[in-house]
Amino acid sequence: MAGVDTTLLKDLDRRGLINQATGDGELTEHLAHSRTLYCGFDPTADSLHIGSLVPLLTLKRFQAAGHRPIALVGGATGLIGDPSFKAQERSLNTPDVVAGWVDKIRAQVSQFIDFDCGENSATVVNNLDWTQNLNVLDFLREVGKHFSVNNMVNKESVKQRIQREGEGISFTEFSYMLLQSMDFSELYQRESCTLQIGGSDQWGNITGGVDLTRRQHRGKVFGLTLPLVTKADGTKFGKTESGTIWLDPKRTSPYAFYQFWLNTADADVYKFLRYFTFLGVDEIDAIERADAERAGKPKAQGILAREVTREVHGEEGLAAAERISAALFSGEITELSASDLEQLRQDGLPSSELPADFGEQSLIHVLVEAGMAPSGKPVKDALGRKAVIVNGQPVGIESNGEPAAVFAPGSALHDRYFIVRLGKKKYHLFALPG
RNA sequence: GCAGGGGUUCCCGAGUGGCCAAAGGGAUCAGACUGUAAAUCUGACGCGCAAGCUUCGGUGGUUCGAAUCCACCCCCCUGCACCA
Repeated sequence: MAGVDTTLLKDLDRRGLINQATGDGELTEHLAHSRTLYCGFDPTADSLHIGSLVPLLTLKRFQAAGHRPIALVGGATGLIGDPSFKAQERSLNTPDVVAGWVDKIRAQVSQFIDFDCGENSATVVNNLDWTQNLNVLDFLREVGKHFSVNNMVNKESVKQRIQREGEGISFTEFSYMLLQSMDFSELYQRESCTLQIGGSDQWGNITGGVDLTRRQHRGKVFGLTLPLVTKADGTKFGKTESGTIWLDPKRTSPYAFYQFWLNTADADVYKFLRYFTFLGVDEIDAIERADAERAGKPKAQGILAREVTREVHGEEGLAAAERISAALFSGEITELSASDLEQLRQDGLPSSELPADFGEQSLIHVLVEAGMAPSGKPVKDALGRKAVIVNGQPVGIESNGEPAAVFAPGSALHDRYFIVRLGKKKYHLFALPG
């Protein structure tokens, strides 16, 4: 048997990655041998977002320590909807839509774990495989009988739905826990899986599975939850003005992804290094000390952005993100060559061609159409404050009616390009038509 | 089905005939300050460059004038009843 790293739990603990665990400390002993563990990912969209990164990377940490990870894609549970800590009932997605998402999520999850490393090679499973032909009566007799409604009603995860005025919970969502519990019991049988990990919101579902496995098979299995990622300022982690940060590069470009991490607040960055990177805890502590001693800009954000971007988008994605960032934020953009600009475009810098009739539109309209702002108001505000910069030149509100002058061929970079900056961080590359 | 309570601009949440594009808070955006931070201050925050236009679950009324009043309808919640 491959060697097992017995310091894994201790390392996870030092990283702050352990929220709760079942079994009164017996887990450490259990993990002295190579075990099989799983974590579920429900398809609620065609991509996971960075909220799923902590469990995903934790699976990887377990694999690196010599355990066998199973990534479960919730083809069945995704059809139901997890009510845990959700404020309101959610609408159901159609089976074919969910099935499409399952395929995407399966591929995405697969890039994080190793499927070819001997005995502890990873596996991906879909819980639809053991639920789609399940008979209702069998389900109620074999699974449902082991659950106490009294007990379920008291779960913290559904309490607000049951107690809160103005909200309720359908039987469908209420049953979610039974399905997930069944997964654990099933994987225990099929794969000798003895540990489930998940976000802290999954505690109720996980203990449900631990109990069911014991009742159905007299099996001793464990659960471990990871902390919810929070930010020091109290705002929600993983959102920016342009929305959720996704793992799919088609939804969030490697450049935008890199920028997201680079903008991490000082108060959060060391914690995030422990959560999201494979750097050792001692190494991270050293970075923190060095940043504290040096006045001015800390290095931690740059390290975090590099590490996580590489993890998710690979060396190429990271290189692209760094190229764009360097060009926009530290270089002189007017000095970029035509091929540099073309490269930035390919690397994911938002770009578009000016419409043929742009001369007849207002500047505000052109920028909004290009997606730089949701409406004209922010652009107008920015113009009024000289916060719109075209090829390094500030443009004011008085130029709004003269886009032809702003985008004059004579002032284009390499006869064709304009880099427009809106505010401090929003960039867009325009090309003259033709 | 019956009774009661609700549906307001991204979220929470005021507003109960004109002073309402609609308080306040949150989130977000921009500016100053900075480190592409934080904190703080300033401005914006339905749409429109603007004049102006369109909103307060839906439809139709009353009125000089409605988010606010009336009617009907849709949806949500709570309880009761029905299913037995």
